[in-house]
Amino acid sequence: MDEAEEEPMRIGELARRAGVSTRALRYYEQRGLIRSRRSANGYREYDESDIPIVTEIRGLMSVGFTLEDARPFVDCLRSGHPSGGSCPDSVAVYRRKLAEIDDQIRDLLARRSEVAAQFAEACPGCLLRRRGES
Amino acid sequence: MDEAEEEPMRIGELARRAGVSTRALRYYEQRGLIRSRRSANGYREYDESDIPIVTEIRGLMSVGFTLEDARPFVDCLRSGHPSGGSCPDSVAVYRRKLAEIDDQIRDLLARRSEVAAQFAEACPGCLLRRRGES
DNA sequence: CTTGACCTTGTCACCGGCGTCAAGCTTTAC
DNA sequence: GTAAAGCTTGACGCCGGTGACAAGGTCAAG
Repeated sequence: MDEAEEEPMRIGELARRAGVSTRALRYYEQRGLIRSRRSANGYREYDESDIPIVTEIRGLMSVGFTLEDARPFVDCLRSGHPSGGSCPDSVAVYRRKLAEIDDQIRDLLARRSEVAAQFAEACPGCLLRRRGES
Repeated sequence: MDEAEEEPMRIGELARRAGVSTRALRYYEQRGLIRSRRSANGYREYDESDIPIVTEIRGLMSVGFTLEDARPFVDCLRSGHPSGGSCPDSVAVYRRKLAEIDDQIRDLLARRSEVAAQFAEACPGCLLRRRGES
């Protein structure tokens, strides 16, 4: 075996490697999503396994999940699963999020037609011949 | 003519009649959307014409407009138009809002499919047979 | 020793539309 | 007289996820 596993990763390196700010990492820790040991001088220390966790969080956030939504996924990863989304709690969140999104889409569609209706009423003719012209 | 137009409406009555809180009315005033005279004791005074203005604001907010969005409509009403939405600036806001909503819907649809894709990848089979059961 | 990069905690700011409490005035009703 | 209801301004809180700044400790290189 090569002996290359001793230098502990600190927050800056984790941030760089995971593509987030150090501020974000401290915030995630404060929210209980990630953990860290502390070295003698008080610096946070991480290991390689924290990278996929942070990556999972960001992947979820990029599609609109909140940090709370991400929590079960993190737990799932930490419990040894290769994928954060394969545990029951994560699946439940997926379903809930899909339902939420569907609700929001329905909301927007409803609002869209309300706005269009208000518009048409307030200004008859304004809404007509928009794209097609002629 | 009957002599019933002397008692000035104060904030509580306007709030009741327009169906909003007094807090909201003060906030709208602070944002410059509504105005008020002051009586000798410092109380705000309104007249009947303020009711449709507040109503317009609420109607717009109920379909997702911000207070800033509502401003041109208020100006339009105050300039004598029976409808707040018939002035050019209001029409522009209508169009912008419709475009915004369309963007948001597109966003949500895209996110929905991303979530579904992540879900399917993380947990193959989870997404299948949902409604139909059998 | 000094510089500079990196780390620490703590705090304010943001955005929108208020709710809510505080402390104090006026006016009305009893 | 006093209590209640209504009014005033001012200020904090909320929600989410940071960015940005302050004031300091740590450590390696020169």
